[in-house]
Amino acid sequence: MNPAKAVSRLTALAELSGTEMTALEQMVGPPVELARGRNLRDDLGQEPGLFFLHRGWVASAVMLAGNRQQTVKLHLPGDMVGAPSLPFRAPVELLTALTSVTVSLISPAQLGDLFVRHPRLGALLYLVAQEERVTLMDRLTTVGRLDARGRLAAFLVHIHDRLSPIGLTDGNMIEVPLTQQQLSDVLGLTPVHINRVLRDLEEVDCVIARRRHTFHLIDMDGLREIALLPQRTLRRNLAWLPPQAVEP
Amino acid sequence: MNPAKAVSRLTALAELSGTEMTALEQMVGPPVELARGRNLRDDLGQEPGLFFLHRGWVASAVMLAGNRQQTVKLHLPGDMVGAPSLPFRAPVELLTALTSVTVSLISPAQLGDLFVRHPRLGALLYLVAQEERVTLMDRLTTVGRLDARGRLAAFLVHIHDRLSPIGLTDGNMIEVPLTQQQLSDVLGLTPVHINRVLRDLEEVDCVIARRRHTFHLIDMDGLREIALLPQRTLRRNLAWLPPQAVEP
DNA sequence: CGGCTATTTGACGAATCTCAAAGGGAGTGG
DNA sequence: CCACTCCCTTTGAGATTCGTCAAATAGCCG
Repeated sequence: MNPAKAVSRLTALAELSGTEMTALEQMVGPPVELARGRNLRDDLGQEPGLFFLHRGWVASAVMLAGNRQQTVKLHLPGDMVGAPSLPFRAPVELLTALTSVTVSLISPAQLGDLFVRHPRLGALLYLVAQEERVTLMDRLTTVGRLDARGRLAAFLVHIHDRLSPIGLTDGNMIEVPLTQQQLSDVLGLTPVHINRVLRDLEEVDCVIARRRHTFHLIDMDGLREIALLPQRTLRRNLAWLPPQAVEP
Repeated sequence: MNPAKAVSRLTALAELSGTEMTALEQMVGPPVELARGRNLRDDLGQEPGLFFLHRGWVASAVMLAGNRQQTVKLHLPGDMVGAPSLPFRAPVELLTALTSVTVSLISPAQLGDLFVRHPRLGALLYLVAQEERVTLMDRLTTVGRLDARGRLAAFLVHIHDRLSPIGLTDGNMIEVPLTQQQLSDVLGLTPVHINRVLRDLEEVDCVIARRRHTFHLIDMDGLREIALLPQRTLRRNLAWLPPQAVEP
């Protein structure tokens, strides 16, 4: 649990003071290990269900009637997980550990307290929520407007761009611990079709190579071209952010 | 601009004090009228671009290379518009007035100030952002997993459920000021296919009737069944929210 | 009344799904 | 250490939905 990594989503947006770092670290509960396949809410408290993901991957899926589902977000280390359900009576997402994971519970009371004691961190959390919206907007765009090849390319580029800042890439090699079944659930396709298109990207377009769950993004520019989606750049230290709170 | 409507997204989550209402009203600039088809950022300031929509519909679209685009959100009166772009260097969405609209600019400085002076409103804005995430998650799910008939049904139910609390429904009649071209852009389909499926919903399933841009949702239960998506219910006055700030 | 845009319909083609089955890898238990 | 089993991956063939191209009709605005 590298603390530098633990707040990476916030430090990517602004420099944090030591006081702020401490406040964030005190907000999360003790780390808990969960095995692959577990449902986070089953094991860590049904109720409000806000989590911090230290290690591993977590899938967030929306359920439809008739045993159908769509994975709407892949959570990586450093993410706050479960926030979308906060304003609702019933959880809106099924949270599944895709690997063995380490998570902490965040009590909503502590979250409320953070908005009072550290308005600047509150504003940063608000901005992270906007980032998440944009991720979903981009995903909706690829699923709505691109064919399977484009969606797959956009997915690989996106995951690479998220793994990179938290030190989980090895050059252009990334490890994606998803089965093709799970991948199809992310991209709104069938496993069979995922398989065919993966082969095309590898053998026809020659932009990737893969061995098991390791993907080598050979031609990143080619992938971005297939994906059609622009790269998003954050703006750090926005001028209008509240000043850092002075602890009494 | 009925102030009760102007803060409806927040009052739907918690009771607001008079002080809080005032703070919100002071945050928004003077109302401006824009004609249908206008780009909000062209006319109201390129830079940070946060808006409050008093009247009319605004589409938020993500652009892809090659003149393709996907509408990711339809904004209705009472919505804050443009927030997803806040943390980014360049705006991520194209904001287009679908009808004649009345909008106000919100200066980011005022937003930052709100987090300091009214932590409770800051937390509520955070929750509204989570609601928006869920809307996108649901949209992604329908586009990824439902056929055109299901997507259209889910869309009509969703719009009805949003128009209803702001008093823009007439029984089960709703007015949707979108051309079929624009509708196809929302649902990730082609205008031609939208047209055929609309006819099916009307003449085969008999769950809707329509005349121009007015839709009569004859069989709401039938529509919800076709849509496969559960109805989401907000939880009001969450216990962990910060207390109301006392103004000096 | 005319010009423009939106809607509607038809025919055809392409992308993706469904159903089915064979081949691999990894973990498990003997 | 081996064999078994289970799941995942891969491949094939046919069905279906949806897209593309094209053109006719209808409605709105000046």
